[in-house]
Amino acid sequence: MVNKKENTAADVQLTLDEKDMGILKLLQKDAKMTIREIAGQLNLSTTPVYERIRKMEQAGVIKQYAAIVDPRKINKSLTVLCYITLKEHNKKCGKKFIQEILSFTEVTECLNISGEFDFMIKVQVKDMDEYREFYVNKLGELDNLSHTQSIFVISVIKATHQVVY
Amino acid sequence: MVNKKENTAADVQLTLDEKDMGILKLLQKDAKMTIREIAGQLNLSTTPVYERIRKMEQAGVIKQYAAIVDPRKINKSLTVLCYITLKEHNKKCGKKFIQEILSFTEVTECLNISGEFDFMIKVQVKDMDEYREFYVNKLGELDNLSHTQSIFVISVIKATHQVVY
DNA sequence: CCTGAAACTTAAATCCG
DNA sequence: CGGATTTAAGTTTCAGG
Repeated sequence: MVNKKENTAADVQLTLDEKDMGILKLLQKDAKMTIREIAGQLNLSTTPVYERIRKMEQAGVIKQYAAIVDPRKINKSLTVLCYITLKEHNKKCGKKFIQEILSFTEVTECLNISGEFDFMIKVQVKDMDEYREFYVNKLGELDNLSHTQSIFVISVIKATHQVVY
Repeated sequence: MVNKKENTAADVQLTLDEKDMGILKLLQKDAKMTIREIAGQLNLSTTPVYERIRKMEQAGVIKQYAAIVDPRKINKSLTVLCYITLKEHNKKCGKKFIQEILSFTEVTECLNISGEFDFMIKVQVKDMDEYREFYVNKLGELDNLSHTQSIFVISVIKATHQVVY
């Protein structure tokens, strides 16, 4: 018995073993590591490492390779968490809200959450002036906001992309 | 007149121009882009691109190159935002809390925030069982927690590391 | 599924104009 | 900064177990 629907590569749920996890662990910290270096650390030859990485890239386990930029070094030192509740909760309104949020470059994160609010967005800006600008002219222009609350980040204690251990 | 204190490279606040920003913009999306490709897109030769990247790496503008792993593909599909208030707000207690938080691999983010709570931590786990395990046996073991609130992420609408545009 | 080596390809790094 | 060169190195493949 086989599924009728073809799985696209990114849909396949891979079974990852210890070796795969080891590779991910290393690449998470430093994507510039060479296959040889990885192989060395895991006591493998290059072939399996090469093939496993390719497999995980194609399966979407590794979503991308990214240069991580320090916001403070590029004049985006203020982080604000903005909590949002929508007026209407039908699908249409939600979709429009999401569409707009995706287009706002200041928003680095948007989560649909449980509790008092519908969404939490993380906003990365230069300073309070820029946040006000965003809050009034971008967020404020959306027409189905019910209420919002802004929480300001005083300091970042920890921030990592590592999810594999 | 010169500063007496030597600046370490990572302390220097670089002035980034449009070309630097262009490079960052590309590397943010794809760290595997070659210097040639970047040079091509920005209508530059390889030399300035090479030197600018090196400069930004040394200045800490580019903090790291990372493989971004999809949490859902490695059985870490549940994201929880946990808000925490401490009993005592003196430096000592805060430091101990921070130290512990940094050691918890489930915590991918910890922000010191304004408002009702002192901290927000983002917890990445497999399922509710694993969250309970974390909540009871790790977070619960900390001795200066006053109160907490867990907000569950229903869906991730947007998640990006891009801060340069 | 791995090892090991070989072949290929391509990028990084340098130098001169 | 452009352009070309050189050298070095990483990736990828393949036979073999």
